[in-house]
Amino acid sequence: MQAKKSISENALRLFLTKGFMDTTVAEIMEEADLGTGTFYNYYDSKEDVLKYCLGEKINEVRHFVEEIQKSPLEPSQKLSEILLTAGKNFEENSQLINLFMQFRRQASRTQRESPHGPVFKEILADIVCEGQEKGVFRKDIAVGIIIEMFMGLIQSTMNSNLDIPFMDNLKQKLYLFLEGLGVEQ
Amino acid sequence: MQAKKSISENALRLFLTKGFMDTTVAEIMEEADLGTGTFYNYYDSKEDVLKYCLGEKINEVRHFVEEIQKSPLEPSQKLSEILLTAGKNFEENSQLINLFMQFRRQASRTQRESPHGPVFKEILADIVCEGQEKGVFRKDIAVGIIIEMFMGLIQSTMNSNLDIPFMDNLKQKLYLFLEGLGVEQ
Amino acid sequence: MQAKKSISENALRLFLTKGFMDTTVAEIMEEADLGTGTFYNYYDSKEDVLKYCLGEKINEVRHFVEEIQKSPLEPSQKLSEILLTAGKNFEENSQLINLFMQFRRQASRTQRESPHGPVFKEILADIVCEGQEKGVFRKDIAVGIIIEMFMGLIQSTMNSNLDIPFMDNLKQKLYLFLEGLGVEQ
Amino acid sequence: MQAKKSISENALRLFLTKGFMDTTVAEIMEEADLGTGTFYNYYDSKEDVLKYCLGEKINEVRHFVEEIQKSPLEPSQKLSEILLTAGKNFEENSQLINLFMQFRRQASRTQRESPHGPVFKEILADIVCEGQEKGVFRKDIAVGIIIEMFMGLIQSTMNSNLDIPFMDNLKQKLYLFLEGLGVEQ
DNA sequence: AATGAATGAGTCTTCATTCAT
DNA sequence: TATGAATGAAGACTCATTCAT
Repeated sequence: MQAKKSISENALRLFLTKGFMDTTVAEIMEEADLGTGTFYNYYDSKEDVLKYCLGEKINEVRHFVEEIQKSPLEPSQKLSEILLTAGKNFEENSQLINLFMQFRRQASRTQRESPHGPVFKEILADIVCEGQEKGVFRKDIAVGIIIEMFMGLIQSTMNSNLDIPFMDNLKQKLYLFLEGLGVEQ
Repeated sequence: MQAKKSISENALRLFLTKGFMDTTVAEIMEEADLGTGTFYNYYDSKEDVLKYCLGEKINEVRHFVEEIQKSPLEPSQKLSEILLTAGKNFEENSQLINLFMQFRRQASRTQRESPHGPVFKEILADIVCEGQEKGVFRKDIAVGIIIEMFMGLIQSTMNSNLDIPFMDNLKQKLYLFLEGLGVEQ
Repeated sequence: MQAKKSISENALRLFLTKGFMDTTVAEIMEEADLGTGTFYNYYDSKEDVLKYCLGEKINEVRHFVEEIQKSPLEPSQKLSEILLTAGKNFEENSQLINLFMQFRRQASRTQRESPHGPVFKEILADIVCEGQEKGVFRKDIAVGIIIEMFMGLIQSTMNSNLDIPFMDNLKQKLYLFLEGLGVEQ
Repeated sequence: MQAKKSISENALRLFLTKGFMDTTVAEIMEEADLGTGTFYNYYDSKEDVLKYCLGEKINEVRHFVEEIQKSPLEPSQKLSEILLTAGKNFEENSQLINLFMQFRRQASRTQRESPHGPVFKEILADIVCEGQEKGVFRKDIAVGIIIEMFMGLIQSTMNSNLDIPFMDNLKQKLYLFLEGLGVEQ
């Protein structure tokens, strides 16, 4: 449906710009050029549309990551590719992860399941395992740890105050990370 | 003043437990065993007390980091010491950084100064520079990048879903980080 | 029309179950397996369908009462028959009178005519008059009073909290009522 | 508190005039010459104030009934006194019982306790039992039934459409009722 | 005739902040 | 200085009703 899409897009844009709490349903619908009540024909609540938006974004990313995983690249190249592409996307809407974390924290007080996280991490785990089996990644660090650190790279870059361009910043961190991850020759 | 302290402490505790938006001034003063109106004798607004709390915490940490810096430890040992001690503190109130990030995002839309960050980072920068000058840290990565990555370690550990104990998780990441940071022999 | 009937039936059922205010037009049409908008092809408003439903029910009852009136029973037997049969019906959908009263109160603020009441009461009045003329009912009580009291029997039984079965409860009240109504020998 | 009283009084008046659902909190506070938000300093919700009002009224009535019970009157005189006095009060705010019934019905869908009813009925039960023991009331009808019928008298009178004055109406019903209730000599 | 998406007025409720005492 | 009652602006959500298809 056209309306549902328009609502979620405008909602996400406002959430990223002004934060979830500071965005009102009326505002979203104003932007979407629709009556306020129409919102509730498509979503159950303000939180519902947030969940939906994040789910959509997650799916996009997951799809991309799955493509990379299937490719014949080396594990470290896969990680680079994922990080840098993810970075390129996140540069565009760099508040997305913040929004996501904010939501996760919120949700963690009520529900006990983060609906998308696991699947996404499993793919990364595959890549890391592959690297360890091939003997190019060190085996003395738990896979989960490596993935968390990997994902932390984007986040810390997003929150950066430095004057270094986003992608340069990210590349340097990736380099440092892969250096540490690599098996000593 | 005794009251001011009690207010900020109770406020911080509630902010960490329930989030900033979900904590009401009345609730804070209830916990502090004071009348609601008394709040405004000590702070200008709800946001004001948040700023104050975070400033206090930052000062604690900064003081500790300065002590480390003055010590005769090796740079990498200094970083380890800082990270693990910081980690120990953050383990206790692990939402603090989240709260801080949340505030920074909020603030970044209104004010353009992050009042405490720089000072803290300068000390870390000193340590990293010291390491680079002594030839134990690699010089091909910008100091700012290294610091950001370093600080990202705590954050990613805080958000961890793994069953690994917090401090073990943090130690492994630190190890990986220092491996990458170290100069190849 | 099939649709009109289905709408009114489902509406009445929901009104009785959930109350008038707590039943939505959408809900009614959902139950009737019809589109929401279709409602307004058959009724002018939510209140309109209520008026219609109650009218239908009243007609059913009136028809039955007229049959009784024509029968060769004694006046007190007629009243018994009416009350117990009405009771049997009302046991099935015991909220109907409540709904009716609710509506009457509502309506009494806007319109000044209660469309069905009079006709129904006239028949009862005939029966009571017949009894008075035959010398079996006391004449020192106004006919209207007797009828109101008679009709109150069902209502008080409907709202009963006692563990006595509905029909037993009703019979005892009827007995007491007829005792009082009867002429002393 | 002056404010709490004023709110409940204005609320009750509006509930009786316009019905519970059709009265808004803003309207109540408008009448009470207070800010809308002030309502929630004294009551938890709109339903809360209704419950409170009804409780107050019930207490008034109960107190009066207890006084009658302690008096040296004959049982049938007690019943007369109660009914006629109650009637006089109810004539003033004759929608009160309707409001009460409405509330009871609403409540009965959520909670299973009617907080005031039982106590009130117990006193009536005492009077009826006293009458039965003294041999002036018939014993072949259950006490609960008698009470329900007794209480139905007011209700049916309240809903009366007749041109007979309220108190006259009530008196005649009471007379008829006591006739039926009396033991045949 | 049937539809169901769109609407927006209307409600309850929350809460930061003020101010008279 | 301490208080807490009063406030009113603001926001999420509901739903009877309309109307273009």
